[in-house]
Amino acid sequence: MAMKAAAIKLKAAAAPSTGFRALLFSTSRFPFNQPSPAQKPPPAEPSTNLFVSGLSKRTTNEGLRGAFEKFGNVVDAKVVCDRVSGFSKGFGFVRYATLQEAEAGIKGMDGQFLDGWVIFAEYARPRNPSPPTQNGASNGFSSTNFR
DNA sequence: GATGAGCGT
Repeated sequence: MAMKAAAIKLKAAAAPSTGFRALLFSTSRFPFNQPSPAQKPPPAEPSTNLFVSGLSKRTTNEGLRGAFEKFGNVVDAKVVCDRVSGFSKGFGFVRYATLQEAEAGIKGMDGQFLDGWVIFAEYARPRNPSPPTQNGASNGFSSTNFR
């Protein structure tokens, strides 16, 4: 009947008078500080191996090495590329001869430009050793032990 | 591949 319509009208008429609503929101604090202890810690322990991200997809191993060689003796420099497409994944690794050089490399190259991109250099995490045929056999057997 | 966070065939 007409009562329904009246109720709706009443509800619509109960518009918030300016002031109260803003007060409620102003007192509410956003969860800016997460109580979770699993915050990602600053990445890296010192190592001669460096992880370089933010690379341009045109940057190659030589470009990477050339940029980091100015701060130390680069033993190895590699841009990680997709195995099938061959395109760069946009990050790579640089290995220095000493930790001092690695430190100098980070301080010298982190936040710098390379091929038009800002790159980030940090210590690389230890990697899973899974290169096959490291000692001839990775399954415990070897041809010298097998008859 | 269109400027995109990440830890390596």
